[in-house]
Amino acid sequence: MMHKEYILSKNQKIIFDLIDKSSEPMKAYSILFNVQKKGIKAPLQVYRALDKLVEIGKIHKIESRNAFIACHNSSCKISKATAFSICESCEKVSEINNSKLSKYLSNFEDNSGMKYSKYNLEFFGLCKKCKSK
Amino acid sequence: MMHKEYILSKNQKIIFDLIDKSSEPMKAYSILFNVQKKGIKAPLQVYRALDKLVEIGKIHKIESRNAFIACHNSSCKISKATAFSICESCEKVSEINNSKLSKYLSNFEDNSGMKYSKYNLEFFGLCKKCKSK
DNA sequence: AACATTATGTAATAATATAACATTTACAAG
DNA sequence: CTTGTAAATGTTATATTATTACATAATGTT
Repeated sequence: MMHKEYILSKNQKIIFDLIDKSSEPMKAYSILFNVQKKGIKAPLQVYRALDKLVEIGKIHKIESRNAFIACHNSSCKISKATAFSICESCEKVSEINNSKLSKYLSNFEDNSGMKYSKYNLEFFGLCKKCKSK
Repeated sequence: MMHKEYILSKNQKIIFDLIDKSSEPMKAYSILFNVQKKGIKAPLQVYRALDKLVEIGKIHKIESRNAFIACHNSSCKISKATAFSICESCEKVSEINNSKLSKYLSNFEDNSGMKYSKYNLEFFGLCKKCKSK
């Protein structure tokens, strides 16, 4: 095993568990509301935990939605290559786990002279359910 | 010519011109500050113009930065397929205009049953200048 | 002229995120 | 085991980003 399991602190664990159980992306202040009974009272406590969880790849931020989802992709311990599908009707978000895509993007080079170390891709459309309505 | 040129309204033009002249992505409140002498006094006036300009593809929003840049890609009259490179050191942002990449992503399909009509991709790394520092 | 659509003006407020500072906990090095 | 250091926490205040609600004006169409 290459990565030793990072041990979450108290707040990190509370917040990760909440996001992990959620069926949809969670927003920071909705998280805050949900963990107030557990003693997390201030936005900053939430944001600090979120920052750390993103950093270690346990969660991802959906940039276009300012929301967070748990990572269920065992191969992305570090979140340097992320891709998501987003339904513009029901707002369902899923992480895309496609090795061809991630290979293609991780190896992408253009003539700008930049070295890319990270990417984030968001696809938008209609999910199966919403399409058939 | 497929698209008739959309005629910008007064506020839209003021705000587009400002973004278009800027060498870096501009944030909404920085735009607001810069156009106050031209009579645009309220955030909402800025956001409305930004929304419209995004919708018609004259500008793009850099989601990870909450900032806006003018589109210099003649082939993306409508902003349904966008890709950017972002330097994490100097924050320089460029639109990537690579037909292979856009073809690859526009044709991307997975087994989720979703039909993707739009995507946004952000690459992160170090630009030429910052790399050599 | 009448109607619909788009754009504008203005005030208030909601939602998202960070700064600054004090304290506590975890844990490795001597 | 105690000293030093990094990471995490607690708390208050504030900064930044974005929208709601409502009134008016400009533009385009029939």
